[in-house]
Amino acid sequence: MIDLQLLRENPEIVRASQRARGESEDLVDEALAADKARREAIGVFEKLRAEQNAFGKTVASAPKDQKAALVAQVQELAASVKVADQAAKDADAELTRVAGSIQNIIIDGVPEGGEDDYRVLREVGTPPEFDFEPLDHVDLGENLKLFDLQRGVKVSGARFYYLTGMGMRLELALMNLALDQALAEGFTPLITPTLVRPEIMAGTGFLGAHADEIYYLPADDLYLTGTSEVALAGMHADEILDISGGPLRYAGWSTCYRREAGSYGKDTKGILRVHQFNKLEMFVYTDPADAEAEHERLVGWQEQMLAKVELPYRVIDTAAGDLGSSAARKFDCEAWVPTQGKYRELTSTSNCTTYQGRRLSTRFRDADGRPQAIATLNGTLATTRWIVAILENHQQADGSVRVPEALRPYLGGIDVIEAP
RNA sequence: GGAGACGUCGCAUAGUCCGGCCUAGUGCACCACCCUGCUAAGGUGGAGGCCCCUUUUGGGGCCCGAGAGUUCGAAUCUCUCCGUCUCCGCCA
Repeated sequence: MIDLQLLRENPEIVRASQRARGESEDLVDEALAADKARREAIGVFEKLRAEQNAFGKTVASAPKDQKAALVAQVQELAASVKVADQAAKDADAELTRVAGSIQNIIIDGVPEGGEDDYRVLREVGTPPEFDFEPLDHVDLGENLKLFDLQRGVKVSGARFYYLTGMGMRLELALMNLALDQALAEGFTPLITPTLVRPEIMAGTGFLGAHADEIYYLPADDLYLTGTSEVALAGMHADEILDISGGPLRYAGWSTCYRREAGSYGKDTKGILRVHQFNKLEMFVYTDPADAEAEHERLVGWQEQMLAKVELPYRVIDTAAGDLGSSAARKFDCEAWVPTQGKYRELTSTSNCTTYQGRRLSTRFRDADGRPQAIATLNGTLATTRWIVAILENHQQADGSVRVPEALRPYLGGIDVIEAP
């Protein structure tokens, strides 16, 4: 939910944001009208209610024999209160619907446009040059018995897989490397629920345009989360947090489930795009004034991880049209994938400013002690997908894969992955 | 899965049977001030959240788990949902 005060006072800022995203500007005028209508409806209701309350006291203190007459007199008032109450509720629901469909206000400097209009902030490292024909991650993984794709399909269908042997250990090693880094930075580690209630899923902004991306269990009215961000954001719903001692930083580990609807034919091979994977996610609650600085810190931690696994990558500032509805700005770190000859997303970090805080009613007390919507940010620290880039970039002529030094302690000191 | 109990202003509780002096009382904790020669006791006052009107001051509405209903009027009665607890059963 955007800030309604901003909408009233500076609607042109909201319009500009919608325009940059390629979203409807008319929504802004609809929201303004709905806001006005709501306030008028509330005024009418409250005036009537005040009358009724006053009358109620008269009835209560009146002599018994006069009560019947008084009651008869106020019937009509009671009826109009009821009507006004309903009108106010309807107007409020309409405002929530319209204003709720306006996406977060983008931050100045975010490139306008769609998926291909990102800005490259920096490229780090050099793509490897091979004096042999490099294999793709599917061949490498199957040769080295790191995953079993056929049986994944047999048991669960397309885009499912077994991680086997060193593949399974590589994933745990990545997660633990990431976790140890997060712990060193003071994050609180968490394992989060992966099934959540509808209001939590809606509060995080995932039930909008991309609702068909989400697994839903009708028998229990629960959603399977595509990222621990959902449970981490919902964790403090309806709370006023004490961040006087600094931001609350969580590192949440969970399995993630995504339907990948509409991606038929895209990345069908291997484990690049799958229905189920693991992820260690950073999630921060902070003062909105500190959100942009925190966002830079999150990218910094992601880049540290990429450096530890020795991958060449670039950082992009995602264009407005490619942002989720909650994000005001998003940086992606994309690692080089040799056999594709391009960079592919390994991490993503979003600054959601106060958008989720307002939707989920998560607040903090400002310097004056008044509750204000808190800012939230999230960012990937490690996922299953990293295995793809690690295998391809560190493969050797004999078909083995060199293990980056930082990962070796998590793999019992092994420095090369070879066929078992 | 079966049976039952419960959900009140930070915490703990009263109020719910018999709807209206409940604009929810009390204790503890909290804040300010007073008194007090002192990490104590006592006194006075204050204090939450959401929203509407208002330049300030201030005025008003809503919040007793959530929602709906009955009623002139609901913390109190009815229904649905959510949650917690106890006992029984079943199960890794």
